[in-house]
Amino acid sequence: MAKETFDHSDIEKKTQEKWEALSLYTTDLTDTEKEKYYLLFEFPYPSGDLHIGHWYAFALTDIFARKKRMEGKNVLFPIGFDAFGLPAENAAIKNGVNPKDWTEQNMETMRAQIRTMGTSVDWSKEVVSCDPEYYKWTQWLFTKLYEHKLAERKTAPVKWCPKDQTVLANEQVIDGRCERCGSEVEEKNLTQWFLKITAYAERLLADLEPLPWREEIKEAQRAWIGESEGAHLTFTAHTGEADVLHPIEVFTTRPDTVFGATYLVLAPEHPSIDVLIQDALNADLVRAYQKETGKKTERERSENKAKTGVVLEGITATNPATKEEVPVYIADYVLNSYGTGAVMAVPAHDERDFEFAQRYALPVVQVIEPSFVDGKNPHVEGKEVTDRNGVIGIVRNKKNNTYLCLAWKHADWTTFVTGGIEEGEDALEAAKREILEETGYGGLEFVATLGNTRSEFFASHKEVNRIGHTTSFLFDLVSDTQSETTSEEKAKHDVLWLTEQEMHARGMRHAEFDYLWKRVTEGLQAYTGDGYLLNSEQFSGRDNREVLEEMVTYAGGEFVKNYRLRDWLVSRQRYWGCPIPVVYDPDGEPHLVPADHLPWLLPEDVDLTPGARGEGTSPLATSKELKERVTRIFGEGWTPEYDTLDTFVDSSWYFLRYLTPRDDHTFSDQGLMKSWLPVDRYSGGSEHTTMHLLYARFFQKALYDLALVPTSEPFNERFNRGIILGPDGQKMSKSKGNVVNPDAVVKEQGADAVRMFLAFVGPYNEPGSYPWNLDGVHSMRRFLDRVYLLRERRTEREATPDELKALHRAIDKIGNDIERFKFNTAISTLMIFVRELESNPTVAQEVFRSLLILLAPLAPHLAEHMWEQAEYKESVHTQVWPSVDVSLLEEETMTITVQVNGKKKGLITVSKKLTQETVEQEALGDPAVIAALKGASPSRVIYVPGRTLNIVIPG
RNA sequence: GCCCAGGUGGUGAAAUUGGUAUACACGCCUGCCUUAGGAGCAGGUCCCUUCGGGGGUGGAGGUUCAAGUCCUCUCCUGGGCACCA
Repeated sequence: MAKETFDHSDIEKKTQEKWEALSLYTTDLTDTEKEKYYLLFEFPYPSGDLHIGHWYAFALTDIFARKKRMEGKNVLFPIGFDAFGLPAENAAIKNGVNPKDWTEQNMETMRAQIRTMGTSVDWSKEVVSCDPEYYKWTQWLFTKLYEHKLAERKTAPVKWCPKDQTVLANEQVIDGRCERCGSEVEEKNLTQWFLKITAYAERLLADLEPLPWREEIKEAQRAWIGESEGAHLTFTAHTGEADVLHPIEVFTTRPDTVFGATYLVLAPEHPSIDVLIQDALNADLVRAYQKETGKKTERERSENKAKTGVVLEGITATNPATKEEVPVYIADYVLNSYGTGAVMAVPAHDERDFEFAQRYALPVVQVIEPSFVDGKNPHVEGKEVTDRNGVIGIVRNKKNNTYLCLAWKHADWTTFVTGGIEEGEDALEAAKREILEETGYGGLEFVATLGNTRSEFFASHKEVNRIGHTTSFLFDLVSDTQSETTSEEKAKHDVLWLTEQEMHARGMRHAEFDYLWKRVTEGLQAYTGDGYLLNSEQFSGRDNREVLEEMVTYAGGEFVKNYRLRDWLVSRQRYWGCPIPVVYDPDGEPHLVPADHLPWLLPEDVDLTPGARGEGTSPLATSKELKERVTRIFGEGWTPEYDTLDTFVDSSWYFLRYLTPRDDHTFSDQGLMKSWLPVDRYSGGSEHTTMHLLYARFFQKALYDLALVPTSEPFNERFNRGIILGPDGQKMSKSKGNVVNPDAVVKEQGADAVRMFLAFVGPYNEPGSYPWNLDGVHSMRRFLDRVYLLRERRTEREATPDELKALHRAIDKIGNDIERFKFNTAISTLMIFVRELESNPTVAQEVFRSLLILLAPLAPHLAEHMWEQAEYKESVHTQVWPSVDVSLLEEETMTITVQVNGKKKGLITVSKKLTQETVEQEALGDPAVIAALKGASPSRVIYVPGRTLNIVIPG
């Protein structure tokens, strides 16, 4: 027997027509009676096919839009098309179609498909970014940015995609490849248009703080902006015999280590090189190095692990702290585009500098003493503190991989050879002497200085707090000959040769053991942590974090903040984009196209075939009409700008245009922006976190400063949604053949079942990935069929207390869940509610009516259909979202978990009026509890009202 | 390497933020119905069990009367950044 069901196709058609006839979703932006709510999703690129991902993006935000509307908000829920972009152009080249026609046809298809979802988007506000009436204002905004020096033309090394034949913004390069087509990106020096997003780095960062966004989104933006605090210090270069002074500014985050700066490194592109090279004795080598590295991209340079460089012979620079002369190198491990393109190299405290110093045998001067606290003998409060210099001598026997150690007799200590430095002795001599005195070994070969360390401990035999400054050395044993040690020494300790395992087993007493051991086994390395200054004149001995300000002043520098963020390169050598509204005079100087000539139309007589133009040039260069237009308007000798704008410019302000999509006099109405901005909630994909979202924030701030928009942040809440995977759990792609066509499923199961399935897969407020599952759609359809059957039980009678309780519980949870984009749990609550209603033969009128209202955002078509069938008035979607009657949620009884020593032993259901005493009595009478107590009497009872009673018994 | 999220049944996932772990579904198992279907309905489904219970949220410790939730360490997975001085 076929189950009774509803004809979804018929219902969808009918209800969608009804909504259109009622203009249910055309928002009156001037309505000030109701509170506004601006709900935005990222406008789609018209790729031509609506895939299930579009459903996930639009149909689910629609759930929220409908509920907000029922709550009495004036909801703006617009849609548009991000219609400029490469695919149209590629399709044009491949199939010989016109990009405009291709795009328009795709939009037509998608509009029809989107309508099948039954979303409540407001089509009357539609914006299309490739439409001249839209891009007129993209151009106008560009001219405003230019007038305020936020758009500029400059020559810079830029990322070039050889396949797409265009430059890319930094953000569009992923792992050295084009984000769009995956080709290896090249580097070119081109003159291009940039928007000065870097001018807003600090504010983009600071204004992030109060935004109610998930921390991970903020963190990704912070990382992208990449602020680092440091200082500019000036090293003065001396050039050869002429002894001309040339200042070189460096950026460092560690000005505290300036005494350890033993050489200077410039990026190969650093402008000072041209000056310095005139006096360099090896100009040829330097030029050759510049040429060689110039051929490589930044990525290729970093792939080559070994650091290379060339010294500028005959040139030195004065370290502003030590006043000593240090050599100057050029090396490609220094990036010209970050900081000042020059660094002071502190090999002792920077890994990269250390590596370079090792390779070129440059001096390593330790200026930070790492500090260790002896956890077993920490400083004792109130005792005198004395400093003491000492040595540690580590002797390695390579033959059997053992190390010379002392086992102390007065305590359970094992150490390396250690001792003090005597008058007139240097540390190395002291180490050798101590080794000989304490162990009798004299046949040593010096291997390395392991550097200085500082340790804090309490010297119990002297009753003083010690700060030990220790210099450690590594030796190899070259002769087994052991001389006799004094009886005094023998009384103090035994001499042992220990393996690494043995040392670990005994536990070496040195607080700095791990630090030393790493250097014994792995070799010398840079120490990048904090500590106390060393070899730094009057600063020596002080905490490195405390000397920063004084040090910067001393070295004549200043504190600065530096950003990883680069200016936004917006020129694209592509056809299907917004023309940059600029022309060049006969001298090649750029001029804005005056406002009365906007929109500056994209020419149509272009040859898109890749061979038709020179490399690095836009297809617009093939247009005769464009050239003639420029000559006609501006005069002979004037030439057009051929590049178009990055499509991210189009999408940086589209949400402003939604307010007045057809207005020919302004990009957006000031009054409406005042009442409608910022966007209340913006839903989109996590891939836009560091691109679109950052660009749009920058645009908003720039326009805010120009008094063109009323808020400095465009979006209040931001939710990154997840993605729908193919049925195989893999990311959908044509090549894998796992792309789900929603049209067929919608036809078979209905739009409501599809959107409810998508809503059910997981929380919509976090970016997960969920596999498509047809069984899941079936199960939603089954549920909707059950809801449909409930109409037969609708009865004219008063609601029972049980019904009301079930209803209000559902209202409460569903409302809260939809509010937080947790549609999955909203649906499960609805399912539970429906099951409760099914358990009775009839459903009270009032409850049935409320059920349809709760169903409306989730299954808008069926809810509307059933609303009509029940002969209720108007539309279910214009009803008021029910409010919760909290008094109805309360139960007279409560179920309490009874625990014994925290373990659940049973549940008791008792009247809510009972006090702890009576609950306790009740619980103690429970057979399971009696058994668990085994006659013991409770030592303590914890009662969490309405939840838990925990009886604690001893033992 | 650094910085963020996460790790709960066979699967997607819940858990009112420290108080009954696995809600709601999918799948699977058993049965019913049958016009034999990619249909519907009913029941079962974390593991062990001597049927009294016992164990269980990646692993190891810890805090607490009580831990999926808090702390420490550790191992995986996903994402971001990466020669950024």
